[in-house]
Amino acid sequence: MNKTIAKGAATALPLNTILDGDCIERMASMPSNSIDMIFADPPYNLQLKGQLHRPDNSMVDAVDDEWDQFSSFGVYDHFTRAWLKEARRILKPNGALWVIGSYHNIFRVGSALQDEGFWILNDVVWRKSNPMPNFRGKRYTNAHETMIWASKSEGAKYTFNYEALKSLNEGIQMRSDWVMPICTGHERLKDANGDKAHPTQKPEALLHRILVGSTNPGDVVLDPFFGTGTTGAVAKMLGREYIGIEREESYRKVAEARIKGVRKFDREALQVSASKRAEPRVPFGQLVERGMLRPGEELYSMNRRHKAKVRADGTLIGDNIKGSIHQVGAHLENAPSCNGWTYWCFKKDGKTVPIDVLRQQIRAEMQN
Amino acid sequence: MNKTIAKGAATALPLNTILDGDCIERMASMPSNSIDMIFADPPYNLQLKGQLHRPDNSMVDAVDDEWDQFSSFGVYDHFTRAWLKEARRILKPNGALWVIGSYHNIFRVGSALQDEGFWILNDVVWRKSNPMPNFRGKRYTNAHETMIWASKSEGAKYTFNYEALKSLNEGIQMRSDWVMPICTGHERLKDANGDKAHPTQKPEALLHRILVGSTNPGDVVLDPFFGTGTTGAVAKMLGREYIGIEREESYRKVAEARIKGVRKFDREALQVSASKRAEPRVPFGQLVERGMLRPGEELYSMNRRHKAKVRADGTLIGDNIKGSIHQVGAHLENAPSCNGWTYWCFKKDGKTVPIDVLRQQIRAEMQN
DNA sequence: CGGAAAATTGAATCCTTTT
DNA sequence: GAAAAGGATTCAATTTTCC
Repeated sequence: MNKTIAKGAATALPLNTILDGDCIERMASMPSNSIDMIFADPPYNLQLKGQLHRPDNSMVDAVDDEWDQFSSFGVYDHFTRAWLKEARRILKPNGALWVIGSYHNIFRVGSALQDEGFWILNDVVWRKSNPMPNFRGKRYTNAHETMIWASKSEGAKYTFNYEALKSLNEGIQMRSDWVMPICTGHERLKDANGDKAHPTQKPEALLHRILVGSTNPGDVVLDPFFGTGTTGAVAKMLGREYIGIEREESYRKVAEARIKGVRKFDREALQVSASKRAEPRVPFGQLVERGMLRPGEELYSMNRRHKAKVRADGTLIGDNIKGSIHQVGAHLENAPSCNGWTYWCFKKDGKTVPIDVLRQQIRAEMQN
Repeated sequence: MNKTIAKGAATALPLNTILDGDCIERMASMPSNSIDMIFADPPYNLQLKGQLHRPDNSMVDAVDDEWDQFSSFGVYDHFTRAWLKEARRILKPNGALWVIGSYHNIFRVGSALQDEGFWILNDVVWRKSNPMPNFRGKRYTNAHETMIWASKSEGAKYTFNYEALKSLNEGIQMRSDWVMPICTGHERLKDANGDKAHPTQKPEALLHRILVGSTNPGDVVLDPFFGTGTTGAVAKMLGREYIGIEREESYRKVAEARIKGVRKFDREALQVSASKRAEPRVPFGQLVERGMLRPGEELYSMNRRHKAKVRADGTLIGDNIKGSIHQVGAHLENAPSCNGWTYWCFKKDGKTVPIDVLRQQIRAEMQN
């Protein structure tokens, strides 16, 4: 019954559309536990005083739009808590939130989301390879922005495509600092006058990494501060469903046209390196049942220091110890745990071969 | 009159000593408006639960000290506001605060200091060149910590040695992200048993840059969480006065001995030799994230005999083979290894161009 | 003694399924 | 829901051991 309701609610979501209006109100009308991931790029509360000039006296086109003005931290905090509360409600239990901000607002946002019950998984730094210099030489070049990645609550599961991210980084575990250029050139959207269509357009590369790492194809991604639709554009490319909320009509129009021109990558390209954890479980006993290993046959530890005999029920027996391949390995190594599949080897034609090779054989057969 | 009082108060400060006890109480007994700079490395409130083992089954020596235990965010916030309030009071009107933290606590600290009236000047990211990996592959490598630099109030003056920092950075304006290794080797202080004397000793290079940038010789630097005295040691080298507060006797003793052995640099020694940086490694995945190559796009081998398709995670898929650009190249050529960068080409305007051209483009951007 | 290989270690909110 | 069992997982740098 629950399932039916949830499903009905989920199919009622306005997938792949850009909603008009205030994001708090719009989210309030969405069903609970229905969104896989939320990417939010809220107003930064920049509080820029006066105008900023470059050394050559040209003027810097700063973010001074009406939507970025908050009269005090209190007002900003109130707004922040309100949208975070709705965001958390509509997120699936195993969903996740990404927020981006600068030092002007990120500490408010981070505190607020912790207070609302989100559980921070990482903070990630976007290190800009081409930031705007500090023209007056009064501070450090503001060369980064901060993102927070959080699950709905402590202990919740979350999507993390570890292997895919590792592949993106040439085989090395992805770190919490990402080097990427700011959005310029052809990617930067212009309005009819040739001015930039949005003051803080985010690079698609940033969203690419976030979506590949934290969602799967078919997942629903919501962006409550849609702007000119970078989230939607990248979601479409990557075969994810998007929902945008944006109150400025001009931004919505630009986003609409932009996403229309985006093509989804073909299915094969969307396949991503899978984790071993996703592979089907093979009981060691199957190797014995199939005759790949025979009862009484001896296995040798990787380090050649120990051996044990295979028994008909798929357990091992060694010196003073009986049990699974993992238990016996852990006991012999005096370790808290042991992966028996990679620990034990058998002899074949005089060579020593890890038993994991046999597991892979079985898995390959299962594919067919 | 004011000036005389302030001066009198300043000379009464316990310069170049390490004070015993709780930092809030100790600061409470110091005169207002008397300190030039405060560097604070407060407890991070890590909230670690169980134990963590490396893949080789060795155990990670966690920070589980009593001083890092707080029963809730509320308790931590209360503590944070209390020390920040005293810190701000004793700071000179043109003084500044530096705080370091991780995602566990930095958002609490940042919000609190804004609420207390501090004015954030920058957040600065310490990017660790050799962080501890994420052993279970469940999150991003925690490869950075965050520092906040703040003046006593909005509009206050503050010390910023722009040119000195620019020199430290090979003539380029210093950015808000600093790459430095963690504190290991000879610099890492050991106790009588040969174990680390403090679980979270900070590298001297970090304090060096902070003190060169934010203080002048003769300035008074206070560290309310002194630990084993990195702040004091570097302050002494650089000809600044320090005051440390530390409640653990064992840390105080180590710090005392350490600082005793430090010699003040003579002027020439303060010149820092610049090191040339190696060519940065560019993961192939970045070309995909940045849209320079699109998932599904075909690459062609130099010899035109093979082709393969790009996937969204930066791997290639060819006939019966998936993997990195190097792995697929090596497999197709039946070679032990292959430099994918020079092996693969893509089509542009009908011409075949090596993908290495794209890598060079990225490197050029990074130089800026 | 020199060089190579092995061991050690770092502010970490670090698992999932079956019984 | 608790307890037991299966089994997946690491990068850079320094220090120690081995040959």
